[in-house]
Amino acid sequence: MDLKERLKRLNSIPKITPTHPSPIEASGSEEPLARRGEGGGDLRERLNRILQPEKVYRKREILPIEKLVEGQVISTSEGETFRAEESFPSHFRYGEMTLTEILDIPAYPAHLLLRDDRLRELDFRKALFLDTETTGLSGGTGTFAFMVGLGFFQGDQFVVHQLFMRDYSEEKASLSILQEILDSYQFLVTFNGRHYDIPLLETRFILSRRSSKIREMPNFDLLYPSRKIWKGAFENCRLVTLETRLLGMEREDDVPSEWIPSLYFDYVKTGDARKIHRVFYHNRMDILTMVALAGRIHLIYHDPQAARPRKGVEHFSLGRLFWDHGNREKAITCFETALNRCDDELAWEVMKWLSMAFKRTGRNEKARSLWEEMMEWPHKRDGHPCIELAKYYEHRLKEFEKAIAFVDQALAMTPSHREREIALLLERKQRLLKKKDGNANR
DNA sequence: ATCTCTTGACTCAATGTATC
DNA sequence: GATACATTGAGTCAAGAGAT
Repeated sequence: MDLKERLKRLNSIPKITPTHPSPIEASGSEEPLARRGEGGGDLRERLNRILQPEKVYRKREILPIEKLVEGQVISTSEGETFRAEESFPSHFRYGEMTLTEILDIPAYPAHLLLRDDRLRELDFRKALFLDTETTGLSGGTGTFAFMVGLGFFQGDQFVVHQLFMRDYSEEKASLSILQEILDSYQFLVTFNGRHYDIPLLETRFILSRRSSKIREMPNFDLLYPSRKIWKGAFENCRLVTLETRLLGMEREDDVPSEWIPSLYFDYVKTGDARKIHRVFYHNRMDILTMVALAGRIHLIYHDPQAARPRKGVEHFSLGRLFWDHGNREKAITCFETALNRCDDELAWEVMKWLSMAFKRTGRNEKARSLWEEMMEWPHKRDGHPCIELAKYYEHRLKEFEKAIAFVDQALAMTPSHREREIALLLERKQRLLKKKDGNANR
């Protein structure tokens, strides 16, 4: 029997309107399979079930993205893509500051925080806040950025555009729009974008044979300054942690980021946007948090008192940052505040930094009194104050015997495995003994 | 899970500073 | 000016941390 003949015979079987539920309905059915005709042998019904694509059954239940998310389908020479749009007025408050307040904070040396001189002129009005949602973390050529969230100040509003690929085929159109937007901004603001979003997008641009300036743009990546300031203040420095613990914000209907790839795969398969629309919310929140965080970093660096850091560790980190940037007086103020607000564990480190800051700014008596205070601690952590006092007595007061006593104390508290430290202490002691003898012989 | 840079600890060399 | 010591910077390595 040839194929034509077989088709003819199949078509001659009278058509029966399917009485069984759709695959979706069936999945929730309590009815045993056998009674639903699974083993019944009705060929037409079985063929219907096999041949009809799932989407035909589901069609009436599909809610496209255009119906769930405010935005529009954009036509480009590369095809269509979807763009969600939302605007926030200047008085919109996110965290402690309004958007206008964030814009009004005087410029601070972002180039020092990121070690990129091009950020000297950073201006949030010329910056594009960028965050992508992707089909995975691996970042290889198989990973798509199916959503690119872009935030920018426009007039007295903050606008968020989200380029969304309704299908993989819409990537070219999305990238062409992205390329245009990138061309009209001078700076990029991201969170870990330097090692994630930017390389990923660059790969996508290359694969679609497009040139892009994304890699060359000065990037104010908030992760690094955040770590510098808040490392140790919270359990980690993830964006969501900073959002909750630092900015005091709570998300209402968020999706965990690890769900995002599978939500997108489901969306592409079914075309139903009911679950994926929460990813728009997730991405929008990430962008707004970046703005608030950028403002916070801006403020805390420009005016620590106004930013009111709550924890000692924040003041301590800030102090080290100021010290590194050569702002010694601000650093000392931060260390002093940190000392009043931290536990014993941190206080030891703060006292080390503060005493050294006193020493290097010529406030030797203040330094000495701190080292002496450290010597009174019941659980000394290291020989730092002993060694510093030994130097002080040797070079400032020329009291070699006292200096030797401090070296001995340092030796007593240095664990035996720290051989180099011990060797240095012994060398110091030898030198002091010589000096002492020289003095005695004079 | 994957990737890759930053950070901190450590060492060594160069430079700066104080003292005789 | 010579010397000794302190400080700073550069280089190396391993571990940690963030993105979906």
